[in-house]
Amino acid sequence: MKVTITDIAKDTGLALSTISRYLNHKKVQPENQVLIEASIKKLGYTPNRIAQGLRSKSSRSVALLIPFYSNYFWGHSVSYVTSALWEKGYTCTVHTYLPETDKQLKTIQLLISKKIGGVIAVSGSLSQEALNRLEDNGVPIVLLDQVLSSLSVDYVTSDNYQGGYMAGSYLAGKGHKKIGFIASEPGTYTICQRTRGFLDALQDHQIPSIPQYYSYQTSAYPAAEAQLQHLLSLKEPPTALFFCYYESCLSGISELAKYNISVPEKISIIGFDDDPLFSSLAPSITVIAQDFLTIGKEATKILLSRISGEDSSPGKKVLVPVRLIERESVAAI
Amino acid sequence: MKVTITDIAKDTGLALSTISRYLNHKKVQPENQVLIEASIKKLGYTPNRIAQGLRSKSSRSVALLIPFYSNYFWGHSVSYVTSALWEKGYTCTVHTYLPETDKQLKTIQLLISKKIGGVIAVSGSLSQEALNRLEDNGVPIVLLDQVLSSLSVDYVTSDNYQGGYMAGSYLAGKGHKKIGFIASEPGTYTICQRTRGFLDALQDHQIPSIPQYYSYQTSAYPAAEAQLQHLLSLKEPPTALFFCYYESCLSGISELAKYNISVPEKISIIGFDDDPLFSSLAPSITVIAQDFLTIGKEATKILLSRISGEDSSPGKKVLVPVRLIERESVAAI
DNA sequence: CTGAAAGCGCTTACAG
DNA sequence: CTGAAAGCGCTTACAG
Repeated sequence: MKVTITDIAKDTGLALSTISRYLNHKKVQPENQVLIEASIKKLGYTPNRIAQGLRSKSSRSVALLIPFYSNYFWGHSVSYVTSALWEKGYTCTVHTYLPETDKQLKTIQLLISKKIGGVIAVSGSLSQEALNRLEDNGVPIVLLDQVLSSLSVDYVTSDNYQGGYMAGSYLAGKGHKKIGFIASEPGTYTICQRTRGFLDALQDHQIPSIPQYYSYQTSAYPAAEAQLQHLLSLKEPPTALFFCYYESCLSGISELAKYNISVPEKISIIGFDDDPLFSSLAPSITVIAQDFLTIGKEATKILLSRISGEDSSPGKKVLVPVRLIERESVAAI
Repeated sequence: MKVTITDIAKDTGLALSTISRYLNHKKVQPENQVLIEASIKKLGYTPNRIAQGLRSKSSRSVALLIPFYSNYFWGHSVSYVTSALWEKGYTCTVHTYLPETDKQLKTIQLLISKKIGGVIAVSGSLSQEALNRLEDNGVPIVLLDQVLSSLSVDYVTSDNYQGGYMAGSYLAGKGHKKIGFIASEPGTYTICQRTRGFLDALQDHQIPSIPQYYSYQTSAYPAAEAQLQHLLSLKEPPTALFFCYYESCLSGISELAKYNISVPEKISIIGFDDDPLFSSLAPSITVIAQDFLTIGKEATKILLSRISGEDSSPGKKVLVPVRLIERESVAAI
């Protein structure tokens, strides 16, 4: 049933090593090549990658690690990475991880057992210990999204600062002076960058900073609604709002709809991260969009150059530009 | 650097086979077990799954195949399947496929090369040839979503008939008599089932069938909008609408918003498949929701029983119940 | 360019 | 329960 390289050798009368050489695209006499190709077709031979991997000690497989709670945007990066690597003969497994270090280590351990060639991870709550385990085993790592200071691995992340700056500039350019800002998770790298960019933009546009307009909270989802209600209840409520992460924008939209506050007549809004539905809503939502495809592309490129060993420079950091998608949710004042 | 089973054997003074037996959870003298465990910890040994796979001829890996254009709902099934299989020591790769048969075959070929243990596929436009190739190589297959008549593989799919019936009954129960229906892709198994269920429900509720209210089209996205406009322009437009697939519901919502047709006052709507945003919209959207998690769970269970060989019965078909999520988009008349 | 031989890290009969 | 030996399907120096 199973036809192996040995069968091809017997069938052609050539040595095992000659067949192997042909399979690995090394020089073979033209007449032998013809012989081998005919035999492969005749017998229906398929190389056994498991055996190849064992012998050559390269599994041609990489793993993608995504935090469990992660939003589905990363799907775009995942899709790109998976198919790009597949094209190169690599197999790509996707794993969601939980915050618990011991569970992460279990996953990492299995990956090492399977002789994984490299890892691309959405950093999120990936523990230092898990990353170290990977490093200790010589597995190249590319981290996406959050930048964790202490490691010397490669990073690919959106230019979050630029995104915040664009949002601020855009609203200012539309004549808004009273601009609210809704963030959370203050410790996070991405949120910090967006905040910094946003505030810098306002400053560059000579818009006075009004502390009440900027709300950060530590807790999760419901928070954004509370923040929004607070902002709207001010004596002089803002005329425009920057939702600096996806979930806040989502709850913001529904909150505004619930209270029948018309956008953009009553208040203008701009979000961070795009949703397929945002363009279908009335009004459609203006956002800063991350380029997840390019993130995936850059990450793949770096990882492959690390796996092949052609790049052994210290960890690098690639910033991928974001872009403003102008729709209907911001009015000029 | 790399520590192997041989190192453990040397370190403990036991035979290779004894270590192997321990690793495979077979009986070993208690004192040897202690010895082995200590040595494994001391040397930091990790089994090489590649070598195990080669020797034991089971790779403990399965592949998930998803059509490229597929909506992201399947992500829920994918997540479940991936982590459930991972728990069992299986590695799970996800692959999106294009409609072209030759490309599908290339993917399948690599999977076979990697000695894949089984496949779970969202059937979509998976070609007969690709499926045959898998079958010829003895790879167990579980198909999701569309039922393709000719194969004797396992199926796990939502009870689409029930879903259509529930939608029809619900609208009828709310007093609607003039009920529109928006479908497309008439050849599709799922759409056919939903349509049948829906029409049966109307009949069971003595609601006369008005042909103009039922629109099927062959083309894609823009079609739903055209269909909707047609329905609304009728002299006696329907008072309720069933969008029988996700994309039609999406474009329906935005179309209705665009023309300022208030839901549910002017017209009631119910969709098929739920979107996270549907509960945030004003009004929130009532839908028939598929249970993608259970679909993943069933598929995993069947596949594992096929791989282990404990189930060799002919292909079975599992219907997973759907459920109605009642929200605000349907008014009582 | 080609062939004979060794070996990747395991598992699996086969004796004991 | 344990050990010695063969072998999974390949690749890789080593001679020629």
